[in-house]
Amino acid sequence: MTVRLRIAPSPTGDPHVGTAYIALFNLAFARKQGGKFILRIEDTDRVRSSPESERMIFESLRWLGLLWDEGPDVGGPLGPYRQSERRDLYARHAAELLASGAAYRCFCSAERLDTMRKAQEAAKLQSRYDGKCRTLARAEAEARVAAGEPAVIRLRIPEEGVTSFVDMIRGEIRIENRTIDDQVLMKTDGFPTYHLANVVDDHLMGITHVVRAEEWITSTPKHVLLYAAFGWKAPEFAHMPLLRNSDRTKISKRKNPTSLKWYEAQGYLPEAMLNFLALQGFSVAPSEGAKGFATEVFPFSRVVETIDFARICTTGPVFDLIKLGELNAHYLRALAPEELERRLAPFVKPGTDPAAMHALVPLVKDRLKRLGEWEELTDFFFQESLEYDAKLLVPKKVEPAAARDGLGRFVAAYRALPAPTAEALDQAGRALAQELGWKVGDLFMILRVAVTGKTATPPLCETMVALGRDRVLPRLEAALARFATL
RNA sequence: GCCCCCAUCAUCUAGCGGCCUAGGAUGCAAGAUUCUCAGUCUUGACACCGGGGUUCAAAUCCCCGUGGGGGUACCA
Repeated sequence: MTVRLRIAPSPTGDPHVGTAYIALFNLAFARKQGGKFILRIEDTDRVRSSPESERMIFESLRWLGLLWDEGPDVGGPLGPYRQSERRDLYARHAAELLASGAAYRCFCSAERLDTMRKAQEAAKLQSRYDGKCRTLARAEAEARVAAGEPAVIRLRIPEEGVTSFVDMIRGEIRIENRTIDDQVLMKTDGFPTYHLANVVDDHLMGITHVVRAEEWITSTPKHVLLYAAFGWKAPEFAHMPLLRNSDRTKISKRKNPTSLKWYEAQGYLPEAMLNFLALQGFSVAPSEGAKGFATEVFPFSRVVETIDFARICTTGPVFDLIKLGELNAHYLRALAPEELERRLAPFVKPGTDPAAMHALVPLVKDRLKRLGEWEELTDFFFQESLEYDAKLLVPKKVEPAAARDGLGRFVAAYRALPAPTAEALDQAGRALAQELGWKVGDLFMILRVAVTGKTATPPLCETMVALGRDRVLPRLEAALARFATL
């Protein structure tokens, strides 16, 4: 039997980093086993679901290269793959449960349930449906429904006993039936809840392994009971640890960026993102001879080769933006310059001269943590006039007049250079520094500030070459003029 | 409150009874290289939550605490 796994995001809000995290492991396992990976949209929440959100999920998963074999947009033999288009299926299956007595209609109002819960809480009891409608005669219930009274359908959980399942990551998990609520399966709006839709779809779509987040552990017994009520074989389960904020609470957008769109916009590379996500809760043995950071750098294919749920960690990993940033920088540095130019394209101002980019890329490559940093790293190159504090033109222990003189003499030397290559500039600079009795760094810092307006830049001489004499000279002259203000 | 899950450096992790005076990575600190920044290289500090068992032997197994997290919806 070929394995079938799925990612089943809810199209509410921005595409979530947790969706990518779970999708990653589902896909990896499906690929390892030579099975299928399915994308199913769980849009049963009519209030919060939106087509816009669904579209962004597609985009973000594609951006990461987490491609699905079957899904709402690509089709497949067991569709439709959007729950809102499968309503008749849920209705039919709910009716089946009603007929067998595994489920029952409940007419309790939201207000009553609310009071009930408050009372339970006050009495320090567990919060759980009290079963008022559990014993309603079926004929009476049907009559009330026929009369137009709104009702939900609830799953009838056994009063006694224990429901257990084996989690591939954690082992056996047992929960006493009396602590499980009579879950609502069908809402009054005629839509199923997650629990019903999820079980019906997973079964109908032939899902063999359910790999989802840890937050679902508590409701898994309900699902197990549902499979049993239908007479279906339950899939294997694996509950991945929850991604955490730095305070160890479940990752949330208030405390940590969660939108995949944000990561894309910041200029994190999809491959770095995937690598980082794979490191959250999982580890891969370093490849032969790997040293340093390389021991943790690996492509998705390595995850496919080595994925094993027994080796997934049980502790929730803190989503560490610093480590992600370092990993991203590592991937950025490893990119061929031409490739980096391609990746940079969306982050460069429209109309940017390709030749300028070509000249600049090698200079900033090792200094980029995110593609989005391109702008601030290279803005000096594209600016007409530089803004900086003129004091920066004067090194410590050097008099302003002396600094000005040094700069002036460099300008003369620069003008006289037949071919201002990086080497020639370097030599000229060093020769001048020696003449002046200065540290090379002092002279170079004056020039650096004059040419870029910054104190931290790519190597000076290369930068001047990239800029060209026609643009460097005016900047040096402008700097000279600024000494008047000191 | 009730139910469930979890617990190794700041962070991600290796470890699945002896190979552990606990290994790696990121960050941090120091040094080297160096025109600044970055990169690269070297070095350093930093952890088995606590208490009981089991065993010749426990980071590893069991129990109890404690701590953290999740769930507790006609959200998913």
